[in-house]
Amino acid sequence: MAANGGPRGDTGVNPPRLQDVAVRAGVSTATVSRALSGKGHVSPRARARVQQAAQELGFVVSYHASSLASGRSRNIGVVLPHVDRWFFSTVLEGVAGALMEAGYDLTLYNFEGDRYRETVLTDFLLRKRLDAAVAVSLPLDPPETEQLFAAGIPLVGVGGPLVGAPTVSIDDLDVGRRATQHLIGLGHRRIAHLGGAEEGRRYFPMSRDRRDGWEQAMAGAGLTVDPAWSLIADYTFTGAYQQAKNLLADPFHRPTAVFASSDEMAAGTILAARDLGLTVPGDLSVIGVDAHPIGEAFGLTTLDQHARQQGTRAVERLLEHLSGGSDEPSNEVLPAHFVARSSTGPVAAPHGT
Amino acid sequence: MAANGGPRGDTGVNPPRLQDVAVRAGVSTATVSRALSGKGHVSPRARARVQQAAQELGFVVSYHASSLASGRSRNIGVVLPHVDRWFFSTVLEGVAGALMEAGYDLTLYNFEGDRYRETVLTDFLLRKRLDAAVAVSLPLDPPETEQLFAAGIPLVGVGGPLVGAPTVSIDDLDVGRRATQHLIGLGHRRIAHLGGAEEGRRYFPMSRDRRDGWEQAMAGAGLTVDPAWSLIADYTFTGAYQQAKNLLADPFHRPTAVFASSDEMAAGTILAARDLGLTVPGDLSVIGVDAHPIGEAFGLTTLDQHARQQGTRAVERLLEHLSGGSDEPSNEVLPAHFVARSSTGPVAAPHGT
DNA sequence: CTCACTACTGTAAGCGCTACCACAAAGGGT
DNA sequence: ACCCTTTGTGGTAGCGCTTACAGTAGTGAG
Repeated sequence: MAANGGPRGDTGVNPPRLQDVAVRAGVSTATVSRALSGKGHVSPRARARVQQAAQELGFVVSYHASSLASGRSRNIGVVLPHVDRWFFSTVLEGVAGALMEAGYDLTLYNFEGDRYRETVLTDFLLRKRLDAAVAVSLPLDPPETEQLFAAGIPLVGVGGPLVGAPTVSIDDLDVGRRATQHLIGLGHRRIAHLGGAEEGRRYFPMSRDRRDGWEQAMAGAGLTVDPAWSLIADYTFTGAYQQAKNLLADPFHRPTAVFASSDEMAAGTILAARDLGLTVPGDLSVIGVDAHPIGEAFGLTTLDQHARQQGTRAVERLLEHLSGGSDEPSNEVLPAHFVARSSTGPVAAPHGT
Repeated sequence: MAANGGPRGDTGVNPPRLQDVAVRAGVSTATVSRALSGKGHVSPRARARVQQAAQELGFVVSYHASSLASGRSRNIGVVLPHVDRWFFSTVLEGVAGALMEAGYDLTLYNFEGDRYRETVLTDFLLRKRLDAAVAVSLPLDPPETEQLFAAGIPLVGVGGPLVGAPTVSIDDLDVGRRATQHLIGLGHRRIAHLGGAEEGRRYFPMSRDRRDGWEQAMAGAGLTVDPAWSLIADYTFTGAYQQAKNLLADPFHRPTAVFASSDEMAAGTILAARDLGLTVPGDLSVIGVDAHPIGEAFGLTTLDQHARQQGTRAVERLLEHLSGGSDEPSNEVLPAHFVARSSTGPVAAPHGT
């Protein structure tokens, strides 16, 4: 006998089963199932009676039984390296909202950097309980990719490349270019960059691209890039603050503008500049990427990457796929919009070197 | 016949079932189940053979079948009003980590303010698929509480009161008092407060308590509270920035110190003060609550509420409960620690009024 | 009036496990 | 030698659904 055979302790009342509804409505369980799920033919009359009976009993289908019998679980996994960072939590909001609208549950898998990477990949792949998954900024080794395909779980990536799977992202290279070109257009020649770590941390592929965009734009304008001005601050406010404090310390050899790969870093840079007595944009122009809410108070010029929308769009594509749509693993590129505020301005009269 | 009867499309290979393992190991399915789950008596020899067979086949138990048969799902729900705000995402990190360690899955329910409140409460209560749930800052109506109990899902609350359920939180009243007393101890008499909205938004019960703590500390020191100095900024940086801009505009009638109920608001206040040409802590002392990473760069004095730990602790209590521990619905109060930095200092020579 | 179809409904066979039961074998007292 | 407990194992009845399949009307065409 199964575990549920006995009376349940907490309330002493077993939840109604589909069978109970069938009896009450005077139809078979098959008809109840069809009436409630909307699949197959059911007469309006039977449907109404079933619905009323279900209502009266407070019946809700058993998730597990339904999943076991049908093979579908209306449950989608979301894999991300962090939840306490702006980009990820914002994408997650988008994903969660879209999934809720569609009536799907969301199972969260947080890598915490790489701490649970192995566990997540193993557990989440093997326990066959997901209809599909959204992977946010998740670069995969070839063997990992292999596993993923073997598991046969439809997957869509957000915010980074994902071999063989459809993805939703912005054009990070272009973003880097445009941000830098904006500064160049204002007359800046001495432009530094603040980005994330290049290596070791495998979950920030966009780092490389935005930095490359900066380099390309600089090169395209015939400007040289000082390697000492290519800094790493790991996308954090405080990290950027410290880096910027160093970068801007020497009044005779400092950049006139900074392109930060995230708004948090951009804001940290502005704070550091002010602490050093510099004015923004008078002495230093700063541009970020994100449209992070903190940017407003800082008057930060930025490129809005519509993080939330990236999340909702990823879900839309996943659902299209699940309902039999085409599964061409195309990379959908969302536009990033320039948001002009007050942290960038024309370069001041040349000062130092 | 059930849906899975036919061959599966994607890989053309059906995943191995427990039955397959049993055949390969030369034992019964019952023994396989016992060997793999660790429950019941199994000889070392049989266990080894089963494990090897499972390994070779790449067998993993079907989550749904196991849950249906056992009534347990190793799946815990987390309900919160936002995921893109520091407190919530940090608690979520803690919860997710603890759950992962314990081998539980985590299903996320995001209210998005109150947008999905109804849906979540309904769906999540009725579809019997959770072993338990963690509710973060979730005040419940009496009927909602009723529902929750009727569903019989063990529940623990974080960061706010939850009638009839065990909770984990800090003492917000005390936090408000201590923060204010710190300022009073430095000689401040004119102290403003920045908090969240009192009404309408039902998910910030801590707002009221911290504000009350401020009022109590003021009263305790024989100081009066100017209602105009009790501001609402909804826990956001930019909201606080705007409020503080107004608050601090009049040089002859402004507070010498601000207690903000969150670090983000405290940081926004500091930025506003600087924009107005005030120095911190020279002209204005600011203290927050949270130990938000952004506070470091601002030199923000704060009370660390160990948000992440609140999450892990909640999970610990839940798991204790699930493994038959006592279920006294006690409120566990975690300590908040004072973090001295540079945003608070002795009051300057009296100025205005 | 028959045939071909379609709309509807019930029967029942699983989905892949878990855990109860029965039973065998192996100690451990007395 | 006896009974009683403990350990190890297999058989098997469900857990609560979904969905082929078959069967019964109803309906318009020929």
